[in-house]
Amino acid sequence: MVTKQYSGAPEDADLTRADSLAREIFSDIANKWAFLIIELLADRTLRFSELRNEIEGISHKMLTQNLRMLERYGLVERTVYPTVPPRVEYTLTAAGQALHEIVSGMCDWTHRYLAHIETSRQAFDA
Amino acid sequence: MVTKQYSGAPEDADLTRADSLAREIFSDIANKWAFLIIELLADRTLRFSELRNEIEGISHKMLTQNLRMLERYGLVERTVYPTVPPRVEYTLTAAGQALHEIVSGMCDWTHRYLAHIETSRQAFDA
DNA sequence: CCGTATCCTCCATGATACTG
DNA sequence: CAGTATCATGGAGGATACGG
Repeated sequence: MVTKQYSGAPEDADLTRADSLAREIFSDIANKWAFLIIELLADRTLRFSELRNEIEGISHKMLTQNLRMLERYGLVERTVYPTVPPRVEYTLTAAGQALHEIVSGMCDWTHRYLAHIETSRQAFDA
Repeated sequence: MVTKQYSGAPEDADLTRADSLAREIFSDIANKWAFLIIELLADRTLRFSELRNEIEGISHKMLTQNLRMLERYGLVERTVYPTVPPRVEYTLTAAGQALHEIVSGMCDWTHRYLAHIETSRQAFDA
């Protein structure tokens, strides 16, 4: 799917655009921070600072950047409460929840194959 | 799962290590090239140069690097045929095939929400 | 054909500071 | 508290060359 190359045939225009878009989406979302954010927001709505605290090792900048990207793609909804200090909450949209099914599957996969992977790595490194 | 922080309690040792490992695996594999490679190898065994040709935009170096990583994790099996010139084939292991189920689900997701995403992006950019 | 090593570039990312 | 902008840099990744 995502690897289709441009053929030049006019009737391919839509398919090619769709594939190019799919590839772009794929490239943006198949990223650890995005996955971690989605995994956390699946449980409950979280504030910016809560996300920041829960995701070990993420910088302010990366969190903002990924949240914007997810919001732009319509996977996350951002709500600003005009209080002082401001309160900003992030929650998953329906599309985001659907993606969470995938992410969740990947978490399961990771745990299921943890032992296999560890064994394999030790063998490889030897 | 992958976001658990170290609590310091001794009885958490294994869980903490498992989570740290899970997080590491997650970070390595949630990467566009790895996903694309797995998607392609799901169909059939491929040679290095075939992968190189099928994955638009990947460099020799990135392909090698990702194949090594996947091999190290036991997701891909590498077979060298000692001919001249050498022939090297890559195929998915059982663990790799299991992961492909996830990747495949993500491809489906992408196509299902393509329109939603495009609409959302246009709205956001305006 | 495939793999590794080297060099070099540049961009992603972190750190910092300022605003509302 | 949350967002944006700026600056500096390390390291990811590309290009290239050589070896098996």
